[in-house]
Amino acid sequence: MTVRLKDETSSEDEDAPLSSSIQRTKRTIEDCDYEDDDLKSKTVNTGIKKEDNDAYDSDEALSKVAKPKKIVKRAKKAVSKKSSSSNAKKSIKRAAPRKTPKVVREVSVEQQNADPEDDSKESTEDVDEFKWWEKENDDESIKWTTLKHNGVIFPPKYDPLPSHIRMYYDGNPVDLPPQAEEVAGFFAALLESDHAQNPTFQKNFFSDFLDVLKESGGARNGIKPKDFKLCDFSKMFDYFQLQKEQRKQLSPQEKKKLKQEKEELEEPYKFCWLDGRKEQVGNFRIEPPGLFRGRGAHPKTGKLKRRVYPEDVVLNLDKEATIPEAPDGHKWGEVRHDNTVQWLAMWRENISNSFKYVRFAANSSLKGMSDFKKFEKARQLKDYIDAVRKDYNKNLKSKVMLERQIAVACYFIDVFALRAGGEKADDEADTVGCCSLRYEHVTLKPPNTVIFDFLGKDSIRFYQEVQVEKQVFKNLTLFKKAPKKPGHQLFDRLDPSILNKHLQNYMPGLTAKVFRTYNASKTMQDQLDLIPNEGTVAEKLLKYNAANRTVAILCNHQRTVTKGHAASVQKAMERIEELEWQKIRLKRTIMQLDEAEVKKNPKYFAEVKDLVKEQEAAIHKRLVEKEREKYTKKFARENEKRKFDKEEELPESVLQEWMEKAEEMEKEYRQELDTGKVQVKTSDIEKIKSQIEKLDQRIENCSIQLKDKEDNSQVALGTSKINYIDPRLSVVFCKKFGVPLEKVFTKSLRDKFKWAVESADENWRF
DNA sequence: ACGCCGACTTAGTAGTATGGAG
DNA sequence: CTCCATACTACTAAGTCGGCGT
Repeated sequence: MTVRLKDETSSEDEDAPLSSSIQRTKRTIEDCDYEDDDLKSKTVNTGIKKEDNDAYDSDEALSKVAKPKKIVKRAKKAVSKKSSSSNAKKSIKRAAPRKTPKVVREVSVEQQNADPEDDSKESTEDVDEFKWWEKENDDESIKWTTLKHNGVIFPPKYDPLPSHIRMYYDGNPVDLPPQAEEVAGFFAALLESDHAQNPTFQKNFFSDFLDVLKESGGARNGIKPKDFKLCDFSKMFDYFQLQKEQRKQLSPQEKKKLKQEKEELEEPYKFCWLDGRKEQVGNFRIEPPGLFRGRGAHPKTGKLKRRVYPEDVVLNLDKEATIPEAPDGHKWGEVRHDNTVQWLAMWRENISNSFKYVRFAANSSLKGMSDFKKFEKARQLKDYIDAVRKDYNKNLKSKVMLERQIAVACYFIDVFALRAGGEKADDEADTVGCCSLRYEHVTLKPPNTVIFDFLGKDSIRFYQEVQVEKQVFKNLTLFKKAPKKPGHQLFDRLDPSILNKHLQNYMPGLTAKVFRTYNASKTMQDQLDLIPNEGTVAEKLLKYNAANRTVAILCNHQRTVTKGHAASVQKAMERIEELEWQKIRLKRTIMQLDEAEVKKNPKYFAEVKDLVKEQEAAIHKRLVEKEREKYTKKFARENEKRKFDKEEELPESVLQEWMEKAEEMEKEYRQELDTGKVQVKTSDIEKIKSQIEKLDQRIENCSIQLKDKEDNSQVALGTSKINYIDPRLSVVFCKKFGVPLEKVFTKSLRDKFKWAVESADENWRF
């Protein structure tokens, strides 16, 4: 279980009861308000056209000369490329019928399986590897001409528990039919996680569990669970733990064998053939059933995510491709031949009724191409960003409400890297982005401080206290003016589609999310430019990570603090303290050996006085304690081993003997503390001095590491590295600074970014 | 004109592999 | 060599955005 330091659920106690209740019941309140409030017609969705009779328009600043859609036109570079490709797309769609009723299954899957088996390991290498980034690509809508694959892997059937493992209801074992037992097991497995404590999760799980129980004929011993609180899943939980334990206990050979078997089973599904080239498939495993783990306060969290059968799955491949055989007696839901999409299979999921896709892996050419395009588009923004900024600064004073809102929204997105923020439904977690910000998410503190406090994507809290332009502050005051109150939209005229349409006027394809990519990569470039080309690889790496961290903070990429974090920081601090102590001890030794040294360089010895007796005593105690612990553990471990080997165990006296060593150490320290004199081990002062130097170095290293650890504890660097920072920046950095690329990119990232590794030269800039 | 939905990117976390300190 | 913490991968939820149908 983990603890998030920045409490994003923003505990009830610090919120006024009013605002928190509004937060939770947002929709209802909104709906009611608008019912009888004359705000309704104006603020809700229909925004744009209602402009002229809006209460806000009568505000001093805004005349009624509203010209809704007249958005500044600029950079009409909207080339015709788009239209040609969209035509192509249409014709293709027509050519490729959406519904291809259950095509007759042809045989020989082996035909396709044949070659991957032998050459899979090295096939990604040299010879005629496809370097798409060196080719011209004209049509964006057609993703492939041929596509062959072997389908997907389904999770194993449910294996019922041994009959003595049961869930208990009100103290009695319940004899569940397998279908219901499986669902109970899903919950039991999570018993020690946060989910199991979450009332929504409990409620949703229990209601779905009862449904399944009913469908499957009820408990076979007649017990009818009615109250969640009387259910006891602990026996099931214990059993799962035991199984885990047993799996861990397997011998290395057995583990290896199991792994190999799995590998062999999965091999055919790992690759597919796109235009004749072998490419990796990403998620070829169909998601197993389980309890939906929605994030934040998701109303549906805990609901049963049902099992997916071949009948639910739609395959996508070319017309000539052999259709993979569906598992034992099953049939595919549908086989499609749609080359305008890049998915291999899909199914509909039962929680929010949306699609899940089986797609190419991150290192595939298609993914690589769109990644490349994404970064090129962001780079293109360089040429337009001045115009965009100039414009939104100007429009902060526009006479048209919509334009002002657009201006402020653009400012937020550009400066604070907010997401677009689309509307969400009642049955999703209440999270917001720029356009969906509400009254209560923005607090204004004159003269120009703004406090953002809201839950963004994944219910990650966005909290920032910032200074904004005077005019932005003025506008926000206006946007929050009565009769607006908590629950109401801050930008009542705006939604992402309006905003994005506005942005496209500056640059084709420009949308809100491009700003995040642009600003992230731009920030990275700027930060990297500041790093001097000096020092060790480790030092440069540290600076690279610091730059990466700046970007992650900009994008508000957080992670939960790991459970051991506080302890590990504590440990690291103690370690440093001990090193300091050792150093001081050495300095004392010198002082004892030769008083003249002190006179020569009193500064060098000054720190000796910094160590107060209590502190020293504490360190001594810790060290002795550690020593004892070490021996106790060693003793226990040794005996464990001997027992296993059927050898004679060590007698208690051995432990006593060891303990005496610790005892001695303690005595020595005590004496040292009393007399202030150190037992001299060597009289070579030069040698001691070099030892001190080494200690200094270690202390320095440890301190840097500690700082890094603390700075990183709540920040996730990965997300920005994977999605926002143009990989060519990292490649160039490594080339220029002589840092091995694998220090910066893991194997999978090097694969994913192969296009960048091979195409960026030393002078490349974002 | 607009809301819905299909398809794609972006996101944090759980669980496993790995490698460095003791 | 073992153990523990960290690094990395796999997983899947949660966004964005364009296009389609009404």
